[in-house]
Amino acid sequence: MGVQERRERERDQTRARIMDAARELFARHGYDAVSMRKIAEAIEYSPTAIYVHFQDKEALFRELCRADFGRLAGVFNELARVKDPVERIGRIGHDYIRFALEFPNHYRLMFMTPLAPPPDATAMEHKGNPDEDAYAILKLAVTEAIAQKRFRPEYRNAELATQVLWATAHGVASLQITKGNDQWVDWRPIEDRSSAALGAILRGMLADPPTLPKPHKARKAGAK
Amino acid sequence: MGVQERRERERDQTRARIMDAARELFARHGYDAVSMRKIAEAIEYSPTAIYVHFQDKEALFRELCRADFGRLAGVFNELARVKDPVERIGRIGHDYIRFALEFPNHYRLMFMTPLAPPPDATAMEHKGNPDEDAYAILKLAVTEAIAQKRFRPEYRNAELATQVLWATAHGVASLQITKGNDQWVDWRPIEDRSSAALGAILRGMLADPPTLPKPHKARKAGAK
DNA sequence: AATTCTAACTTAACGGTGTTAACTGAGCGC
DNA sequence: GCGCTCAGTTAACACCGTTAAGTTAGAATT
Repeated sequence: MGVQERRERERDQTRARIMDAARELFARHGYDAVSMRKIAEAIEYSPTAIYVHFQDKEALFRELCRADFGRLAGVFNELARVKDPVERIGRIGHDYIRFALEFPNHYRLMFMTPLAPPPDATAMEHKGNPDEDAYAILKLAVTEAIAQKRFRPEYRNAELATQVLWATAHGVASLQITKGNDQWVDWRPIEDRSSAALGAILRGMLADPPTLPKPHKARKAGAK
Repeated sequence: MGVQERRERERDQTRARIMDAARELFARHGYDAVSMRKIAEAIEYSPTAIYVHFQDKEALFRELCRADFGRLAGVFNELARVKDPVERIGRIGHDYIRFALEFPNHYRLMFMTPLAPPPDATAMEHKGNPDEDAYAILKLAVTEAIAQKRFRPEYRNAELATQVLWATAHGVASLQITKGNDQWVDWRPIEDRSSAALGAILRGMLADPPTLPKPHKARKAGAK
């Protein structure tokens, strides 16, 4: 019986080696620039060996995404200690954008690459579990804020409010990733754009926004 | 002398035929799914004929984008008659998102596809011309609003405010395009997300926002 | 009118891609 | 020892973007 388990372990190991190599290559060069042959070369297998473990290139990529979503959720979970839900929302937004800019190719794979109507039921079972589902974490904070009547009446649908906040952060992050080096626009520093966008969207949704410019956490003298 | 002109005219015609076919195919199937061979087939030329007129696939694509940016600017220019700059900003946002969802593949090419440090000087000379530069149109409205002191003090940098507004609209549009069919999220209707996001971001930036939920203009007999 | 020249376009090919079908070969159960 | 299972291989297919070398219609030159 131990034999079967050992075989399974070996299989999982190979699978993990493929995923590690693929993750590294995808994150460095982007989806299209990485070929199955190059992934195979990195682990010194033949290209077709990958097909023993993954149905095709897209399935491999999708598997990586699933794992990375968990990582993002991990970042967010460190913010659970922030008691005030509104402040937590702001922090989540900043960390989200930071994650996107720190791993732009990861981010591109996760949120800027269209994957056909993906969902096999197996992936779905993790939905809503805050340990793995970053969306659920944000939604939880929003729900708390709504419960405290911190949002204006027209933004008291938690799902809608969550999606608006997500869209705002995604807009800042993705525009920076695709157009951040474009000379056409005279870009302001990305930190300014993040703070301004998150500050404005929150202020716009809050029932009684602070009258002073948001006490932004860089409390040290002048921001650059 | 007339001969040379006729030749040039013929050349331009062929060039236009290539662009028309490519635009149609790209818009329908996306960049990667369309091959030079298929474009050539559509106009009944050999694949290499395209290389007589365009340096490579990316140059062809970039040329199409340039033209489509002008189209977007055209949509925005129809809003010039809206006198109140704040209202105009809101309308621009809605039309921007509508444009994105009506031509999602166009939009993807224009704003969601990274093109290396593109800019030959020739493209740059059109920058800032409101007839062709959609960004400049939005920035103009923002500048007017700032001049009227309609924005809170911390949002009176026109460039920054423009970029925040753009990011918000882009976030709603691009998230819908890439994730709109994703079952993981229980999406609210896209119209609701658009209105809520644009309403909130504007409210958050305005010096004295209206106290009632924004009197949203449901335009004539709904878009689908 | 015959020749040369130009330039739009074609044919053939190169090296790459994702993916499949058929094969190999080691290690297990019998 | 025999056969089976199955991870991994080799070879091939049809496609891709792109280039080098032709072809050829028709204007320009003689």
